[in-house]
Amino acid sequence: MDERLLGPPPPGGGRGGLGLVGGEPGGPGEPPGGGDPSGGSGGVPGGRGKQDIGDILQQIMTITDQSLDEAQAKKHALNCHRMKPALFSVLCEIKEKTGLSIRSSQEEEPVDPQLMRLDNMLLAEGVAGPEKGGGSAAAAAAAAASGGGMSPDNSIEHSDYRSKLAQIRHIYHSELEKYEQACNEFTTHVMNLLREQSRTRPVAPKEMERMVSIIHRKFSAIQMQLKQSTCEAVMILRSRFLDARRKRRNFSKQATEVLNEYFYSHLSNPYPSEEAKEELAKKCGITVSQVSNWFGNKRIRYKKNIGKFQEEANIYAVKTAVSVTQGGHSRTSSPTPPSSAGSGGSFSLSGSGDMFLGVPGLNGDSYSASQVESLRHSMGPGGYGDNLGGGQMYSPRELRANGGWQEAVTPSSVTSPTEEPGSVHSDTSN
DNA sequence: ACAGATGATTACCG
DNA sequence: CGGTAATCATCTGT
Repeated sequence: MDERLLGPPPPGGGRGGLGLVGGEPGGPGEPPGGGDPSGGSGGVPGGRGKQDIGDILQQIMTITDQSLDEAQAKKHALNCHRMKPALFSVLCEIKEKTGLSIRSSQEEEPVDPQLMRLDNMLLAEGVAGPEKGGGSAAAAAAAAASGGGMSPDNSIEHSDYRSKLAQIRHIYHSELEKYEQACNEFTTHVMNLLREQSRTRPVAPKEMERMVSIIHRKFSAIQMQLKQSTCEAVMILRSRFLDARRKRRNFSKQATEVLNEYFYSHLSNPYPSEEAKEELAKKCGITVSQVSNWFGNKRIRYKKNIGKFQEEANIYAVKTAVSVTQGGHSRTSSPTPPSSAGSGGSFSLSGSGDMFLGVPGLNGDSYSASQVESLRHSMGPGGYGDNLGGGQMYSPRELRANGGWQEAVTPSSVTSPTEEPGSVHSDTSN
């Protein structure tokens, strides 16, 4: 980067002077001219040639010093010449005229749209802009965007993200400052040179302006590169830290508890309404879409292997039962009882009719029948559960043999945990 | 290290 | 658009 920046100037300005002085000797690269008295038949110069070059160099050294002094003297003489002001003004006039065409051909920069994009993005990411405020605001926004979680895990993760972002910020700002400083230094250097030269040749103020703007444009091109790579770094950081899939965190125990409670207490229709989802999300400190994901996964996995979830089902059955009987109508687990649990559809499951037949002994569990009853959803006409014996604690009767939690059995009978235990309707009566 | 659990994503469907 | 099913990527317990 720096090389590109500093590349052009030296050849033009720095070396230019030397080039004029030492430039001629550059010719000697080709001795054939008149440089080599021994000339010879164009054979290899050999050792003697080298010596000549040494001599010439030595001469040049002395000549250089001399010519510099001479030039200085000549310059002084020129400046003091009585015709100088008049000639100078004429030159200035000519320059002014030719300068017009130069200026007119100079295009006006239209503010690069890409640069604007980069600037905006850096601002949005909190890399550019106000010192600390922007950074933390962006981090907070990122936190909110990535799930709105306020759990400690998230804050740890985001502090990590923030520190990395701050690192990028720091690098960006220090580089930017360096560039600005270099730009200023270079500009003043060039201005000084021009001012110096303006004593011997006409240098219009416009010309100087143009020079400055050229320099600034060169430097801003480099700044753009810096901005671009900073943007890239931020994007990489973001994708690494905020990509939920990469950095998946399990929900807190309490959160899964709440979700499971809802799921098993609405097993006949485990499709929480939008409001229910919102409430669950709030309770669990996760987003609504995370709640949706959870229920989607849960339904699928429950359906796939009911046996595996039997125990869990029983545990939550008891939990909700206890909360119902003890806490009365605390509504701990049913944010929106009527809409989701009360009516209609049942969770149906393909080929599940006999799945729970294989579920190993739940009979030994010490649940009270009444508790379970309060959680029990009404049985379909078939009444599998009864056939299996009273010991079956939490059989997935809601799931129909044909599959799916679908329209089933008894619309009105699906019990919500808030419902009174006794309120189970006798819908089993065909 | 490994297998299983789990949250997220994706394609597809009604 | 919300649901299902399959799959991915990571976490977690052993």
